Amino acid sequence: MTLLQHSDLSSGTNQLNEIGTGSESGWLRQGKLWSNLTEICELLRIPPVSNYDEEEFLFQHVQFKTGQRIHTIGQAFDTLFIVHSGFLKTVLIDEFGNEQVLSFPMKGDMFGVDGIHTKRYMSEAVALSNCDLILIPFKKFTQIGRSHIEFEHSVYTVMSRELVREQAMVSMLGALSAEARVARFLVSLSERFAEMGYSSKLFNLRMTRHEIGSYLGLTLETVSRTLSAFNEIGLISVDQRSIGIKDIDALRTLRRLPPSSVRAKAAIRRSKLAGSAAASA
Amino acid sequence: MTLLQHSDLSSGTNQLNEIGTGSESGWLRQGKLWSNLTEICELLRIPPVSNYDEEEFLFQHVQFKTGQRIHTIGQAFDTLFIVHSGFLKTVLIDEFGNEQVLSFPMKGDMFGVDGIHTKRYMSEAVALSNCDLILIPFKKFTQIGRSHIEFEHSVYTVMSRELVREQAMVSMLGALSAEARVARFLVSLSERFAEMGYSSKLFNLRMTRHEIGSYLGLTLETVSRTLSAFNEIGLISVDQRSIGIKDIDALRTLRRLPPSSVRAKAAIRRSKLAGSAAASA
DNA sequence: CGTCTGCTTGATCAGGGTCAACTCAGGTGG
DNA sequence: CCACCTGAGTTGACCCTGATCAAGCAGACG
Repeated sequence: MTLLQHSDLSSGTNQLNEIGTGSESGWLRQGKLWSNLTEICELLRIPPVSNYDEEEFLFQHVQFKTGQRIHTIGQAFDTLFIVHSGFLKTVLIDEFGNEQVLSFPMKGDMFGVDGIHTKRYMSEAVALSNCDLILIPFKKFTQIGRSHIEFEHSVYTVMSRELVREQAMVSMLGALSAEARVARFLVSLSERFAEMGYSSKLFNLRMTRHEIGSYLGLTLETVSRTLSAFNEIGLISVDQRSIGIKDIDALRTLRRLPPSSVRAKAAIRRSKLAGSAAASA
Repeated sequence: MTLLQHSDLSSGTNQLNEIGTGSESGWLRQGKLWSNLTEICELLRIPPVSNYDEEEFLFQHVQFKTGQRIHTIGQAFDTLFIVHSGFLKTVLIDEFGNEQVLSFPMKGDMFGVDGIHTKRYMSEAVALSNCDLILIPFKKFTQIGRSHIEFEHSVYTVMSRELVREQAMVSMLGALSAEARVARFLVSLSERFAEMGYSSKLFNLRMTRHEIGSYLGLTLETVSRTLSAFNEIGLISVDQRSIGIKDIDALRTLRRLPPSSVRAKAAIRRSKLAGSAAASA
């Protein structure tokens, strides 16, 4: 509760001291250092695993403070992470040291999955607030899947879910205007806060304009200007990191200003193709 | 070898007639209708599965002709697809009927993975040439993983690989200039052709400028102009769908025209962060 | 032979990037 | 307590990249 050093305690996260491992003393439960499989499933929003040994699968928690790195690019991969509380970002670093934000993991999100392929993390994860993370050794993860088929399926589901999210991201970056991107970003944040039990109408951004811009493929100035514009129109209220959602429906339906002709052509093309496909089938 | 009908036989695909299933007669091998697990692993570039029953895991091939849809958005999911030969595109359709190209699957690529999450395909796959696809019932896929641990790991690897690919895509769309995107697209095509045993120096595009543009978040005019520009500079030669790679290294290193200051600042910021992280660790 | 689709090229324009100045909040140190 | 510093955010002026609109061409096909 007391802020010890350089504090950036924006989140309501419990502030524990650092625990390298805690492994030297078996498994103790001071505070909340371990989670069982049921809690994991709940967090990940997947069906719970039935009849398993309570004590068999326990997963360690680790705390990170604002600004700390969870893993870096190239680091050997062996564990996945689930966010129990707090906010993070995952970033790619290009050859010039430029950051590209890929996601903003928060409660219930899993990250580190990109490490499976090459046995090395392909991205870097950084805490945007004090965080409580659950460590999932990848070996144990798959091992559970082997003995509990429902869980195995869930693992695939979680990975597929992540893939779909990225697809939506690509689609957004490829097709939407700056205003539409920012609008969608706010809507998705609002929805995620609602899922986590927070207010969907009033919340604090945990990331800078620069990070939002990087995530959305925009500059920080454009993000700032767009937020200001939304504010003036009355869609939201903005005061630094604090965002108030005034008209979520308007944000949700806000899109690129109609490039009319493209639509019509695409629609025609599609109906024709559908016809020919049906004919040849 | 003879061109029968409306030929778009740009690929070296064997031209078979349509087979609804062929299942009525057990498993026959006229031409090449079934693949065993070893062939699957080889295609997917994953380690082969040892000692399994040859006849136990056989996977059906299906042929599609240019323009045919393999699956559509919302269709019930139950099988994954592996490309044995031919070229395809996967697309998202927005609320106005606009297409957003997500990928161009070719030999050795798997698609349909986005269906796992919701039990419905989230994208649409269309054949850009005559194709020979291998059907992998998802149930059987996971079942193999259960009895052959190496294979299970490979499944995760393939999904993770796909995720990393999408991340790279997001990064590209978010940060690179039009020329850089087109250049990288050509490089990656060249490399994939090389992997498939074709020439990396001279190949035919299987997709339209419009599709390339959609994939790269550009208009077809910009794609066309950029290719012309590369042609004039002597990086490539272009004649409609035919592309000759002249200077792959130049294409590979081509990037956004230096926004100088950003780099420097980012570099400084990074080195500072690294320092403070080391101090607090 | 006419049509259609894909491709190229030109002219124009605007969305958003770039550069710059200024404000504000929080932390630091005298 | 105040001066100072730093990093985040806002806003304005300007300009460039790439989208839009338009015209023309070539190959495929009925």
